[in-house]
Amino acid sequence: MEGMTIGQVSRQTGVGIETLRFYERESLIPAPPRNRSGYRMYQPEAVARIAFIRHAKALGFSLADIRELLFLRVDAAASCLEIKEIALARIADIEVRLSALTRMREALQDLAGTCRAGRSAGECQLLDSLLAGNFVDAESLSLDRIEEQ
Amino acid sequence: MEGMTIGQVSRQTGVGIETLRFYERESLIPAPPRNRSGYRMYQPEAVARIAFIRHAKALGFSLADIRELLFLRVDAAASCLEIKEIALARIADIEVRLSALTRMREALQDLAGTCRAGRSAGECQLLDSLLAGNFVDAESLSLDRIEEQ
DNA sequence: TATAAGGCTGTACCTTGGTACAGGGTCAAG
DNA sequence: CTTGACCCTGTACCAAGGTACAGCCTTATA
Repeated sequence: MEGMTIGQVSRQTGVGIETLRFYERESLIPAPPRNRSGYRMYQPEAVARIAFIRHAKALGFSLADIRELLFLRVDAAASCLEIKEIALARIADIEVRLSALTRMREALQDLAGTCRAGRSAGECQLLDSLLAGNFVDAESLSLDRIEEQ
Repeated sequence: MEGMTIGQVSRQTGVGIETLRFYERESLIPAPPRNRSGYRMYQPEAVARIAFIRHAKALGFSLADIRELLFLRVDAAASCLEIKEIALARIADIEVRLSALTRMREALQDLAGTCRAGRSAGECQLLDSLLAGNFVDAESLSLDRIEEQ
């Protein structure tokens, strides 16, 4: 039986051996055929599928999203539109995170500006602001709040 | 012995009871005195400290960062400058995340634009792009890459 | 033929920031 | 005196995405 061993696939794709077995357990890649010793023998399609996973991960898709995309691909009834919807949902998600991070950066920049050389930590305005919480707009947009929804 | 019970502190700060005990285990708040039944009796400083933690968390500080800030605050030798450095490191971190997310959004928007109504999932350009990985600039800036550094 | 490199399964462990009990003791009201 | 609301400790568990062994088998190379 021909094909690549798990080590060869790992080197070719840059995905660790343990991770490949993990993806198989998680149904992200189908169980490959085995040779007579029980070794996994991967076909070229498996390598393409692993590339797909790597690329989707790089775009911020979760493994659950990726599993969904892979099943849609095989499902002849699924349409391009359903896939676009998943992508648009991810874009919306990214935009929420972008605005939260932007607010956080602004609040932090303001606070960092209040630090004065020569002052002790006990006199630090930044720490005082954290106690007082006078940066409420940043807090109302924190990632935690968003993730709770 | 006077002070507030853990339930009163929880209601006043909006931080759950289990979370307060968790913060105590993690050395984010000092162990409060106990009454003769072993109940935690919190003093007003504890409430202020919990507010500090809540505000710092809202700005994206990890609990480890917060612990560091709290220790610096007590340490008379610590300077405002050291605190500013922690804040600047967090700002730099946020900026890296912002640019990675921006690239991801752009790559996803491009891909979503290739989806055409009426096509089946098998013909979807977005999925094909994920297989081919022809959006390399997004990948080279993925969050995973950054977190590995 | 010895030995290293690589493969197998199964299970446990890691991070972060909590959350959920179980099985008890305590306190205030009726 | 009982009931319900609190509080205590200790332990286990959750998501996500892996990582690390232990203990064993197979394959390639010198």
